[in-house]
Amino acid sequence: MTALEARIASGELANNKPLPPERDLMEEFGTSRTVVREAISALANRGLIELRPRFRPVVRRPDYGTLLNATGTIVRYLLNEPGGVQNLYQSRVFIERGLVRDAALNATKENISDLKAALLANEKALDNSEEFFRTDIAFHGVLYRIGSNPIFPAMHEGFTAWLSPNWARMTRSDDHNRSVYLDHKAIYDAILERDPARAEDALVAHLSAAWKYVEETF
Amino acid sequence: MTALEARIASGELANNKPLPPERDLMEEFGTSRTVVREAISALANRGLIELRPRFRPVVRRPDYGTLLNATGTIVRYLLNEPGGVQNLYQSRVFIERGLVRDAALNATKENISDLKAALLANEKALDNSEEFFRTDIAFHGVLYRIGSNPIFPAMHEGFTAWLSPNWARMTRSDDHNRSVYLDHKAIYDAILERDPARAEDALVAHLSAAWKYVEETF
DNA sequence: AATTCGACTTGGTCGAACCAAAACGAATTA
DNA sequence: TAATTCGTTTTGGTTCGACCAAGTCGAATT
Repeated sequence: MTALEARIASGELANNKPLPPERDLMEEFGTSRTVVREAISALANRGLIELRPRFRPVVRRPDYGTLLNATGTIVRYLLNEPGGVQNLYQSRVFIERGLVRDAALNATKENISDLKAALLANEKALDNSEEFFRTDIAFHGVLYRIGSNPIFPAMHEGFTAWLSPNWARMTRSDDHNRSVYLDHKAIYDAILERDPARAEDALVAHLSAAWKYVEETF
Repeated sequence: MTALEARIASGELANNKPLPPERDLMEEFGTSRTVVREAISALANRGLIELRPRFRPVVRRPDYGTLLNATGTIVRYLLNEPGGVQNLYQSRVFIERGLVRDAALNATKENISDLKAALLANEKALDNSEEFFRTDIAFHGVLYRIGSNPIFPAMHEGFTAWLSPNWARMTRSDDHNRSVYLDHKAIYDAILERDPARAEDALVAHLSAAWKYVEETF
């Protein structure tokens, strides 16, 4: 029933609070436990309810993260279609091209210092492939956070969650890490000098190289 | 159970074909009908199955459209949060800025003729507000189709589906339509002349005006 | 050959029951 | 008094059997 959803949407059931017991709900709505359970599982699948086995369902006000969870399974299917990964990667490049342009034009001092910190973390982790992988992602993450629009960090999470499986299995040599670091540095420098065109070029070069690298290594 | 999902994912159940009856499935998996139903409804909520009341469930290979459906309900919640609409609109502006830049740089002759056709449709519908609204959306849609990446048209559908409710209720005078048309023409002209900066400026001006217009009319 | 009608199939709902784990409270202990 | 322990109750997870109404399909009729 959508009646249950309405009660959650209306905030009648507070956020992060457990749902009433199924047996109460069935009495309240004058329906059987079967339908109550189905309604609950439906809402759970939509992300409005968090459902830990054996625990009381918890009302969750959906955020952009829950949106990712909900889409995740479908996206995985789409990635298996021919060209799926490439399409998603293209979208990522498109987004980040815009991000670095904007960064070059509008980044605040604080944004730039964040970026610099991320770059430094890259450098520090040059000899630790696993750590470098994380700082690599974090560097790009800074770009998504510049605009203060919560949708973008969510997109970043999506890209990393859905694309990194294709990256993870490839061996990351120290040489490779070094070239990634230099790419990042080039992007940073261009942003620092307020040169959107160069920033965009550096980013495209960076991501194209990464794509080629993955293509070769399968 | 995730076992059912595996059978669908593996293509064992063909696309667009009805699912086996619940009673068969419960026998096949050695479980009760309740569990089967829950599994089915779970898959339905994920978009892998289309579920018409009283009809046999139909296996649906998910596409970018089903992804929108799945996210739709959650997005609506997010839009109700303070700043939700603005964040989404900002994202749209960000995307389209990139799109018009790319269009100015890379649009093929065919792309441009599509755009011209859409623009002409705008002009023809100037005195028909309802029709103009549709051609307005269609014009922007052309931009999303230029890159031949199926993700972008899906994004366009998302933007229009989620944002247009805020637009629909406002009255669209002929004057307003005319100014929208002129904006579109300015964007088109800039693309035609391969001037990405001007195209981007024209688009930003266009969408900013639209936003202001909505803000004023509530 | 097309239509009609009736029996069978099948999804939707219900109720009762059982199990295991969580939640709760009382009794015990330090 | 405060913390721990332990047994009872609550509650989600699952199963079974049953019924209804709408869809499906085939046989009989026109």
